Amino acid sequence: MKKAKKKIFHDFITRRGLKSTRQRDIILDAFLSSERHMSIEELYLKLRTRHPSIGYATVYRTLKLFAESGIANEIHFGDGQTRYEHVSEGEHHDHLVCTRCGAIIEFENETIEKLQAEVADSHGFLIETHKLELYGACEKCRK
Amino acid sequence: MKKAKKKIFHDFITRRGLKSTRQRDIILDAFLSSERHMSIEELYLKLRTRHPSIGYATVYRTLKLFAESGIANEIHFGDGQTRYEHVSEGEHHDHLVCTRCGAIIEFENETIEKLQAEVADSHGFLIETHKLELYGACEKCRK
DNA sequence: TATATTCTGAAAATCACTTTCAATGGGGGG
DNA sequence: CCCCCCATTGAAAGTGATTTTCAGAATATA
Repeated sequence: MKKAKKKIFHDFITRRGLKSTRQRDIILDAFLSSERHMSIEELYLKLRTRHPSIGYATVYRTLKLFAESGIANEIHFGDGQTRYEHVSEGEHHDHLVCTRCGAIIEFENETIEKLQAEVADSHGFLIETHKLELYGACEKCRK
Repeated sequence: MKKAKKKIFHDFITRRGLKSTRQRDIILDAFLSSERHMSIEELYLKLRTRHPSIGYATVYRTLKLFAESGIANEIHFGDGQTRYEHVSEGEHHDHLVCTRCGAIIEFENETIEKLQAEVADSHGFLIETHKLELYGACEKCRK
């Protein structure tokens, strides 16, 4: 599936008349082999050990491209840091965010989604995206 | 209920050994008599017409105090502006955010809340707060 | 009222990005 | 295979929102 995502990204690059570069490949590899919720800073630091010449701006620019191409999603957890998560075809999930240790747990719940759609309908509202985050203490941190 | 909130805030001020000042009173009045979702900028501009000497920093600092005292809530809608909304005792609501015109519609749904609690439980997670936002087109903007 | 803090406004600093710019590098046309 | 036109890059400057600093002003308490 890493391959599938690489293909999606390269197709996107081509379609847009952009260029395939060494930096983009390196950043894509680093992103695909990282945790699911990576802040830009974290990814940049991870990259820096092996590729110290890659600039901060390039990481920012490239992650934006990942999001546009559909292989990544931008997320904000209210801590002023933008994160990117991997997107898998047709899947949607929400997050439990531990305010103690920062752990992020993903979950899916169709009933909630259905109810959201009902609420929106009843207001004549057309949902494009949504964000559901539960903040609190994860199992480990409760003790 | 404005009075109730003023009291809550003053009690908070006292409890913390802080001081009651002219500026805080003015900002509190302006906040309480404003729309439910006010950005800091908006509140600052509103204040400036009558009280041009109140500084930006003071507005920021004071709104933070409102949030700490429990009479206001900080919210982020992903547009890089922090907003504050009024908090009413024991009430919780979520938002429909129109990505076209910026309108914000509030809603409550107990069933969703219940399902959220179930999801959290099943992960051993203890919810403190949550955020549910549905982004899309409001009734007016759909046409 | 004296006194010890806390507050305030203005300006400088920070933080997380974004843009600029000159140099470098892909990649289709010839 | 080489050109040449753009896209891309890294470093540095620029942004926009928010915070901090600092010296003077305002409160609360003794």
